[in-house]
Amino acid sequence: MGRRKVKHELISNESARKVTFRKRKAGLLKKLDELATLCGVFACAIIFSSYDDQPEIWPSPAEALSVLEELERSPARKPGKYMVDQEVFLSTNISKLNQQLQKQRQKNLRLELELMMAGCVEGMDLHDLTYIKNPTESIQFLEEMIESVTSEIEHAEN
Amino acid sequence: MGRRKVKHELISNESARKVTFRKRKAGLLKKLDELATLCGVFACAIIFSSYDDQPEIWPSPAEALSVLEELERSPARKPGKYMVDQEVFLSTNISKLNQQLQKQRQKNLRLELELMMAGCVEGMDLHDLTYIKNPTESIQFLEEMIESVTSEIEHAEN
DNA sequence: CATTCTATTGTTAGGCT
DNA sequence: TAGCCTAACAATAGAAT
Repeated sequence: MGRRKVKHELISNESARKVTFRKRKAGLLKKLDELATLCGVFACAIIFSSYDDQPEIWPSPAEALSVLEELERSPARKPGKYMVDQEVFLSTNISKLNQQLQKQRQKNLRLELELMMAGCVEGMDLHDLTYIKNPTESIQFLEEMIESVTSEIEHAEN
Repeated sequence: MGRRKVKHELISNESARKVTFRKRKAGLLKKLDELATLCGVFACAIIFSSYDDQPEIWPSPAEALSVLEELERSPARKPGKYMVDQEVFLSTNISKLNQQLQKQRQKNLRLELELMMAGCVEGMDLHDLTYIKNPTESIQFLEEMIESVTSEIEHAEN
């Protein structure tokens, strides 16, 4: 939409690219807000760009964390269908590996986000406080989170 | 857009809400893809809903991880303004998180490689190799893996 | 460089199959 | 229930300021 259709490729003109980024980022976050509200789902988005000095995190980092916590509570995978030819053995193990990998990736995502959040707190200035409505409550939350993660880490022997 | 304007609130009709979710989720991911491509930025989104049995992670979980890794490499933050005690506490835990993250990444790489090898037998294409960022490290893991992959798989219960 | 404007294309709500 | 259709509304590319 716009005066002309654009190709699905990097915009070569830098200033035009920057303008497009600002416009579309705003549009995207609006869409995400609408999706979450209209459909009652948890969602988060992280956009890292050289245009913003700080990564764009929607909603707040704390709420983004909630999304990943929800991820951990996500239902177990359905049992995979097993193939019936000579590749049964291999396929079964591929399936197991895939499940493992999925779990590992989710763990990693969570760790990365938690790490980032901790970093935000460490270097937070007044501007960053706009993320947080109740600072005291938020710090408590962070402390609890770090505790739980630490114990979780200690028990993670797989 | 649509035949009627909708209020910015949870859609009460469940079936309508589900339909809207599917449509808007698709639209959102398309927008995110466009933003990333047109503007050359790293971005990821995670949508957790009861409609999908698995959370929606865009782009792939592996690529989503890259976004968060980029986050870690983002410019240093301003000095913290919180009490020293709190800073020390947080820093200590940040360090722990970092260490754990490294372990997680190694586990992930190993799993990716195992999955790739198993997949090669079935016919995985070269595109999947983009998962692997460090060839030297990967070869080491591959050599180790060749010896231990079978038992590893048998003991993979997590 | 950032905003505003607006012609155009893009998205989608409700209807229909 | 899941897809398709398309009227209607929304996002936005490029121009103007």
